[in-house]
Amino acid sequence: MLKEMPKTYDPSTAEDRIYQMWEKAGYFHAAPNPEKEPFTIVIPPPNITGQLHMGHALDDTIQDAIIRFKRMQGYEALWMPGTDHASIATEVKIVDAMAKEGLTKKDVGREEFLRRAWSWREEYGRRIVNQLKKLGASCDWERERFTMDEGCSRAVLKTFVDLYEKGLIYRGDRIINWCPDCKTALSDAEVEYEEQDSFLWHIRYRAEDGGEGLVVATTRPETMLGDTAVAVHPEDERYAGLVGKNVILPILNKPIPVVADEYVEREFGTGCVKITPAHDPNDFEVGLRHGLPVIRVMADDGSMNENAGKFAGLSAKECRKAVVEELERTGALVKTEPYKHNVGTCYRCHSVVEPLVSKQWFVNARELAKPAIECVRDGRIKFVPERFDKIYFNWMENIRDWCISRQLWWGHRIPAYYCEDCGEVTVAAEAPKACPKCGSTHLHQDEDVLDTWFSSGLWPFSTMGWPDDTPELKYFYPTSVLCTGYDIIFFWVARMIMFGMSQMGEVPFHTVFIHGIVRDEQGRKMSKSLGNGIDPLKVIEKYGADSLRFSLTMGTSAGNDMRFYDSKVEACRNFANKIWNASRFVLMNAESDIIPVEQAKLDAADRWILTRLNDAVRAVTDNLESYELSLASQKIYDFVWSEFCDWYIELTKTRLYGEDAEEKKSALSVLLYVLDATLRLLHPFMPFVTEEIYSYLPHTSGTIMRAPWPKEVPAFNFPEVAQNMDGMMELVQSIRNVRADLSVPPSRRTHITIVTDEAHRAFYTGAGAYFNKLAGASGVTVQTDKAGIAPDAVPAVCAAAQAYMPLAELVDLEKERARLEKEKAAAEGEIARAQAKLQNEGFVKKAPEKVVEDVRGALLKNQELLQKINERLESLAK
RNA sequence: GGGUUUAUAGCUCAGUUGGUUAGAGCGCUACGUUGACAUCGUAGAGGUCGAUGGUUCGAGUCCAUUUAAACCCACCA
Repeated sequence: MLKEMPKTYDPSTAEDRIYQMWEKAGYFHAAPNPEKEPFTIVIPPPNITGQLHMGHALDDTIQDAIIRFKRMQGYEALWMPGTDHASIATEVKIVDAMAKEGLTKKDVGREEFLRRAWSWREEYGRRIVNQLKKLGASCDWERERFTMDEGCSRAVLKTFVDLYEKGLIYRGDRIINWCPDCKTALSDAEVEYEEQDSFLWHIRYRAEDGGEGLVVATTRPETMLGDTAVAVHPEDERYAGLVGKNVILPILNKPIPVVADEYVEREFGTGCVKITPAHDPNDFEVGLRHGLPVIRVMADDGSMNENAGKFAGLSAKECRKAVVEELERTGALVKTEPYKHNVGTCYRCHSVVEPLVSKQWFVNARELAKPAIECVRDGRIKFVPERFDKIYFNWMENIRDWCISRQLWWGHRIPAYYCEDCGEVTVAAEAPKACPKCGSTHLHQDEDVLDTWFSSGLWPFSTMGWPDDTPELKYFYPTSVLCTGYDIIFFWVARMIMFGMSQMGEVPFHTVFIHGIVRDEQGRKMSKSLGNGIDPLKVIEKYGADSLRFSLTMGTSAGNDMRFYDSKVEACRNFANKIWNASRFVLMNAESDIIPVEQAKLDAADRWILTRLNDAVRAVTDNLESYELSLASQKIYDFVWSEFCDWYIELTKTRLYGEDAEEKKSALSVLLYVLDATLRLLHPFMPFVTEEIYSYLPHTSGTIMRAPWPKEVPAFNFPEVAQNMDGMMELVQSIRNVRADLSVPPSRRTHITIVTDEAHRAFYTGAGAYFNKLAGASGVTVQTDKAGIAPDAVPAVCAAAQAYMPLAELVDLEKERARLEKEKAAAEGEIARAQAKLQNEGFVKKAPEKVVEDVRGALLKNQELLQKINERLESLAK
């Protein structure tokens, strides 16, 4: 006697229990194994700043489905987990938390700050791991890593030193993006642009000789205090006379030169551009070309510095106001017009960033980009969907040097040491004891830390033990697929490829699977400020992790955004319930001893479902191999619901409830066989419920996680039987349709006479019981002519056969005629369509034979159907 | 300025290489407690696949133009 399954599946009690079982048994663990092919995924390490959100749920569901699939296929499948220290994001959080205690970074100092950061990491790092477990993520937790752990830190140091020694990392004064709020430099990728309403101020700069001079247009009048020139286009005749002369910078009353530079657009504004090399990237370039001085007028906190003269100490905003007022008073302000323009904002705190010149560390990205472009170009790395390679190329080919130093404390401290005596800079993995140049022992380390993406860029190999030469690195690297959202292609994917190529000389992964972002019901991005975020854990609590996972994979297309709907999760929950109950049905009947499917006496229905199962196995496998998770999940859903449950289970009932023990055993054996295979197909998507059901199956042992992936069985392909079954189902549906039209109550059963040709006679004779079960028949007679059928018997027609039922007294003549006319019109339409095609010479000549044959078949079928309908219409007319 | 995506049933979306009558979920209508499931079953209504033109024997699918929306990159001050 088997264990009895509860009537409904309760994910809330089962999931944690199952997950613990998996973890305890070590099923997630992977290790170098020469007997097997490796398959590797490294997780995009979640930030330790917060908690699991829908984006993670999607990302990690996809990865888990893939890794479970590959594991079952027999690969040594490693899903490498870990978390990201998220330098700036975490630091912002900790600073906020300290602010609530009334403390600042300065108050506590570096050491205490880092102590707090590490305890933050302990707490939130653990939290996010637990949340991943709730989702069912089959990560190899024994290998969990952290971007700031000892090994990853060594990888960072080595990479930094290597690149420095190759001249690919350098320190210099460059225009960078400065966040006055986070008080740190940012890379270009970390700046988000948003359109803002502002003004274009037109300001007159008089000529030094007292002439009219020229008028410049600017959106940032406060930066004029740092102007060191005005530029015009070299071929602009309007200002040709001024080039080489000086104009007077208002307010400061300082002469600055007019230079000619092609960067200026003659059509824009007045055709004159004020040049502020210290506070604008383009101006900086112009300044370099013309040897202009660089005057910074803004301090690191965004306030004006001593170079701003009387405006020193004001914030940029206050300064702007004051400058405009003064320009107005002195008559230098010519006009003010409303203007929309893009301003850069910090991707973490969304304050407006200030471009300014600062001494920072940079990576020569252009050089690193070359091999990184090449390996995508030649197909060593493939993007799925393919179109994302365009975005990648576009960015990589126009890449600018990457500012990697951050004026933060939480992160990898830059391994550069400065000699206080001779100024020598030493870059080394370990702090030098003395200056290699002058021997001084007065050295201090650079105060800054590295961009968080520097360490995550090393993730695919730092987690495998690099820079050590470990067995893991040899076996699992390059990894197989990297899965992430399109929003971090630049931040992360691009950097991993650059570092992989430069440090390993090898791609970090072969495939990049890109997905979209999860939006709310109205299609809005989920965000804290909108308060429209949906907590995956709440969804899991309500519907179970399987339902959430399935809802995130079904009905989506790779690379595109999706909306999150509660009702969709509910539908998936219903699906989990469906397969639960189907299993319950099978097991309720599994009392007798079970025979292997090879020994079963297969009837038509068995052969049909086995054929369909083969189709499903093939389709699902193909789809998963090519990362078409949506198609795979849809296929399983349809197979389970529409084929296995709606038809096959119903078809087995007559045998299960019948007297023939052999029939019963056979049906049960096929039921169990198909159920088992189906559960395995479903497992990557719904790991928990499949495991739970699997534990009830009589002929299985161990975990479904490690069960082999189903294979097609050639011996179970029965195409002719499947075709007959399809015809039978069509006829059953036609009968149900007629009965529904005539409002025949289900309790009213009728004798059905089936008329078919000689070829199908045996099949329908054998299928009689199906009509009793599925079509309200009380008995079935099969014949090849219409002998003995009452002239007013009601027919249900389909192409292969017709069924006649003595229900004449129920027929509403008008309704029946209308129904038949409609069917007639449909059949005629099909006939016309098919005939038109067959009369088209081009079609018959050029189309593949199979297509032409199919059309001929359809024509014949519809002609027969039409004939039957016409006969019936005629008999109605009498 | 450059690029990408989306437009298919009332709503949300699938539709892999062009090939019979374009699918699903939700919603809607009618019926139904048939010994797995009402988290269910049966039957049904509902679409000229954004528009125009083209390629082809054949186009939701390929090409061109176009309309609308979303996004990314660039940043002409």
